[in-house]
Amino acid sequence: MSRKNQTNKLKSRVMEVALRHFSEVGIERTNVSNILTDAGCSVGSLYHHFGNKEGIAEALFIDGVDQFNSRLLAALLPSKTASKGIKAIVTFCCEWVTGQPELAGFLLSREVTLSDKAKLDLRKMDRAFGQSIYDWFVPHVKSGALLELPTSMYVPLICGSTLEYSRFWLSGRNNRSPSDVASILAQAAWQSVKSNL
Amino acid sequence: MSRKNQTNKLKSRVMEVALRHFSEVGIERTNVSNILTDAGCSVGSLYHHFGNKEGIAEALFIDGVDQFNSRLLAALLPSKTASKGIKAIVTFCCEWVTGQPELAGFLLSREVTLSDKAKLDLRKMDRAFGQSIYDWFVPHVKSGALLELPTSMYVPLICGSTLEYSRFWLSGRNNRSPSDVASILAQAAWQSVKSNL
DNA sequence: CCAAATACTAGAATAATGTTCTAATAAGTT
DNA sequence: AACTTATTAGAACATTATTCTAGTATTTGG
Repeated sequence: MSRKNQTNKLKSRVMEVALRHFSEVGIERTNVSNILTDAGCSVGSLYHHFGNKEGIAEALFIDGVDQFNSRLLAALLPSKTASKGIKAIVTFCCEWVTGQPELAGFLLSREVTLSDKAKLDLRKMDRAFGQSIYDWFVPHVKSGALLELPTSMYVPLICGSTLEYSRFWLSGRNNRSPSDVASILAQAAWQSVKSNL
Repeated sequence: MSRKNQTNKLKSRVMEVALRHFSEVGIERTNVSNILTDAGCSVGSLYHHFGNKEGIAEALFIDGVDQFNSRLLAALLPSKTASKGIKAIVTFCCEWVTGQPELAGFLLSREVTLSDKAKLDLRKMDRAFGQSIYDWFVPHVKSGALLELPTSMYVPLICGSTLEYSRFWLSGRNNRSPSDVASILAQAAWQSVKSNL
């Protein structure tokens, strides 16, 4: 096997193991040595590839956001009406959280403190993503189907309830998954941003 | 001054200093020694009073939740109509977050990992609080003014958008405070839980 | 194909820092 | 006043993330 493949396998093994630990006990309380033994990785390799413990979390975070963003777009963009689009967003979020609770919990926990470099990378990703989203929204706002609001409010209004419910479910205090209540959340989101003309 | 007063002053000085540090760099990255020097406290005293670093965070968290709960009730209970009540909740949240961003950010960050004892204390508080809230809601659901939903969904639907917007504002990526957009958030929350009969 | 540079692995040594421990002091109590 | 308890103090300790030095494999450029 080539060096590059070996390396990639090691890195993804480390990330996989780390995610499991992070989502169980949080970043602070997982020790590097456990990751090392579970992933069969040496101290030197880990610090060579990730810099430090936060570096692993950072990589996981960026990967997760990237995956989430692209899948969300795939769910949203085909929607032709405002109502269908909003509901597609909410439904997608519910299924994504329900389908990969570990990763979702990790992203929603906001435990990660990003380095400046990672912040830049993320900002770049977010800009591209935001632009695609924006392009989908504009016509529906112009047509009067959606309320005209400060740009920064669409995400909280559409996704806030779903994310809050997801956090609640992920914390284990409830056994009805986001998928189970997706239609309620989707309907509520739609009610809150649809125009009432 | 009495011993008891001295002690209370020390404890609240520690908590005040700790909150400042926690909200600046997070719990993990604030070192105990900084808290000690800034609060003028010895190692022994700190560990005597709080057990460990998480103990400080725990105390802050419980105090914060307690304060939030009681003030929210004071804002909600006088409201006579469903619409006014829902909007009172949202408006209160906005003002509370805007008025004490440090504490709000700390509570919303969910960084704190609670001990079993603290979990019990919180659960007890939450039950009493939840009961009061429940008593306010029931008549409005029965009268048909509010949607009938799974109990665990009211909080996410009513507060989710506001909390999500608050996190966004607290992260510094926006200068319009929750108070500034409270009326939009309140209206949206109302739309999402009002009955459409 | 050889040489030089680069990427990667390894684990012992180090440094940073949260926490424990023992002793001393002050306050409250009988 | 004697005794008990709560609190303070900071040196010693233990844990654990990270650095460092050295060695090995792979790629690249002449």
